[in-house]
Amino acid sequence: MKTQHVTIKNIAAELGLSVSTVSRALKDHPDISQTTKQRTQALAKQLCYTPNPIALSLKSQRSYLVGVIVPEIAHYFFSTVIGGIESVADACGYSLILVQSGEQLSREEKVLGHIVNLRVDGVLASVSKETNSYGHFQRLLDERIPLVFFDRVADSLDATHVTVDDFRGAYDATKHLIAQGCRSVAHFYGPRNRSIFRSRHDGYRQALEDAGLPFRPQLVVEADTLEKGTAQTERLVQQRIAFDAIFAVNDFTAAGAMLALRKAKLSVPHDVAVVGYTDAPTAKVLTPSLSSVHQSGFEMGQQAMKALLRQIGAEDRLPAERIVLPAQLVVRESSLRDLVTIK
Amino acid sequence: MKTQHVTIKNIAAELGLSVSTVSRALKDHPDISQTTKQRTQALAKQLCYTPNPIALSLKSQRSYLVGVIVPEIAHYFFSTVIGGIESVADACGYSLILVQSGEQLSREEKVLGHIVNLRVDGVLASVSKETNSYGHFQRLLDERIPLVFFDRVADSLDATHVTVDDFRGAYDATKHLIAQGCRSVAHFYGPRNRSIFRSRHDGYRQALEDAGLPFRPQLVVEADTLEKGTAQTERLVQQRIAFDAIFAVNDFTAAGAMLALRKAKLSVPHDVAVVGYTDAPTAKVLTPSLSSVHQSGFEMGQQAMKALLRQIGAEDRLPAERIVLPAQLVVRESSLRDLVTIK
DNA sequence: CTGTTAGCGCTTTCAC
DNA sequence: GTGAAAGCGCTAACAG
Repeated sequence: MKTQHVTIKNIAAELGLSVSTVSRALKDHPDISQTTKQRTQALAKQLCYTPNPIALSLKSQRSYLVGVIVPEIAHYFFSTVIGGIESVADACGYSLILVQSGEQLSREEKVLGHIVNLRVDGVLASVSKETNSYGHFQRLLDERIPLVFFDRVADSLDATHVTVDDFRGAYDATKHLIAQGCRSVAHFYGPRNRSIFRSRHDGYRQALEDAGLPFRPQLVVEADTLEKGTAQTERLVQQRIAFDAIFAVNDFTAAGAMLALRKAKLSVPHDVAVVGYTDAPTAKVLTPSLSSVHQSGFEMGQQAMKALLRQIGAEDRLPAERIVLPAQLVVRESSLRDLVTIK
Repeated sequence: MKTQHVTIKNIAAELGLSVSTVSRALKDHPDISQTTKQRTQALAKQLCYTPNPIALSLKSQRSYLVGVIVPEIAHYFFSTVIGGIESVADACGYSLILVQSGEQLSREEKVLGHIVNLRVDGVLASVSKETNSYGHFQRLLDERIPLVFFDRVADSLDATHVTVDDFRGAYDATKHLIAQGCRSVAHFYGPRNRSIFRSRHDGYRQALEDAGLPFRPQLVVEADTLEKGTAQTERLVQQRIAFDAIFAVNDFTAAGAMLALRKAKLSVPHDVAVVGYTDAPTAKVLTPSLSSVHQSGFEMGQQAMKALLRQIGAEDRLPAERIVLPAQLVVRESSLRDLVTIK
């Protein structure tokens, strides 16, 4: 089915004017007489005329489209970031083309190529867990296509990054667990090729060090999903590796760990205190409710889109920015041993 | 910053050919000589030429863009639907323009106008809770812009709808609760102006009737968020309205109810059995784990996009379709009183 | 004050 | 087998 939209030409014909006169009348050009303007604008409104953005794009060499690439939309954090991006895009006349990499490098390369071919004015990207080569992103830099990374950034690239202060978030979480009396804090981490996960690991380690606690490699395990959180916790328990706290890279990993702890008849927070990361809505409804490091996805999205607009608007290539947002530990039942203070 | 893409003109100049010859050579037109084709295609590949979709759109009067409007991206169910939409869109050369209504009619009208102005080839929509007038959607129908609703449909419009069998899902959930021995099943429902919520209500009521149980209006309460789930449960308890089960319109409402039940020292499922709707990942990690009616968002997205493509491809307006996907009750601990069977 | 013309990138008759 | 020209919708330099 093809839809017939009203064009400037229709209006010109109707009014016995030339298209250029109509074009100018519609944008209040000073040359045009009041009467012509009024007649034109009235008819345009009556016919519900809206300029064809495709024609505009061809002319202006700008699509007013930005490509957004995320690992998975169905992650609470990413969807809040998209909300933030949309809020400023919308306010500035931009629309979002959304694609997912599905955490796969091959798909990431493919969809990135796709949105570039679409002639988006810029790209906002959060990298897949798997990604370890950056040629596909470097190409955008080479072609001077504005590019901003958020959350999962491409560490090695000279591009603008927006992240939360992962080191600090992890540091605070670990310090809090130690303050609750925990002496053997385990860390469940994500792929090391993502700097956000490395930063969280570093923050964890620094907090141990500052507290004079030993770093025990066997307490640092790879687990970044619900299932892995469960499996690794079961393994630690079975292997009788002593631990009295878990700091997990995300909330679902923490939730998975809590499932295993319950099965093993270990009480949270008394036997094992748990802190997650992200502060998804799920954190509030777990039993016990889950302490977590809150990240404002919405603000991250806004900052990323604003940074992108700066680049789009600039004449020349701007120096890369590093925007770091604060992380905020939210303490709930899962890590609070002094239960008296819980409402 | 403006990016310079390679055009057909660049290639023509380089090769000393006309643009029309290059155009034909690139698409293997039979008129063109083998040598010309090879030279052209080789250079195109070398220069990483890709046709400008904006020029193509202007010419073909097709944008290969579809607008997707959802109430909130940050809802697990909607994000899985988007995944399904993307999978078929991608396979068919379409890209998604994503917008959110934020559950507000005014914003829905605005963003819908926006994507229509963008000249999308079609629109996929899930309506806000607030929406009670449909003029903005009717306009698309009038202008013969392909339109498919999913999940939250516009009941009164003669448009294609994709839904899950909400009546059946609710019926099965309620029947299951009754089979577990519950005699006073409460229902927490969403806005009645959405047919999906009405269908769930009707399924609930039918199951009561079929079991010979009375319908008690005071057990049917409006609650469709975590907070309302908590508040309404507290109210029922305080007002000493007896109930031994809750069937909630979504998982977070169920989770909110469970929070209140725990505070009131009521055990789930023994004092009150609970079933949710959607089967979000959160259902699995609650304590007790939450029984829920599973809906396949991914498949819904695929079906909706396929239906839209049928409309886009059709010469004339197609009759409205009503596509209904099955709902599947997933029983977990929150509603299973015979705990022996739980692993 | 308004019209003519050219051009954004591409396809597609129509000529030669 | 290849090129010239027109046109998709719109803007803007250039004429009157």
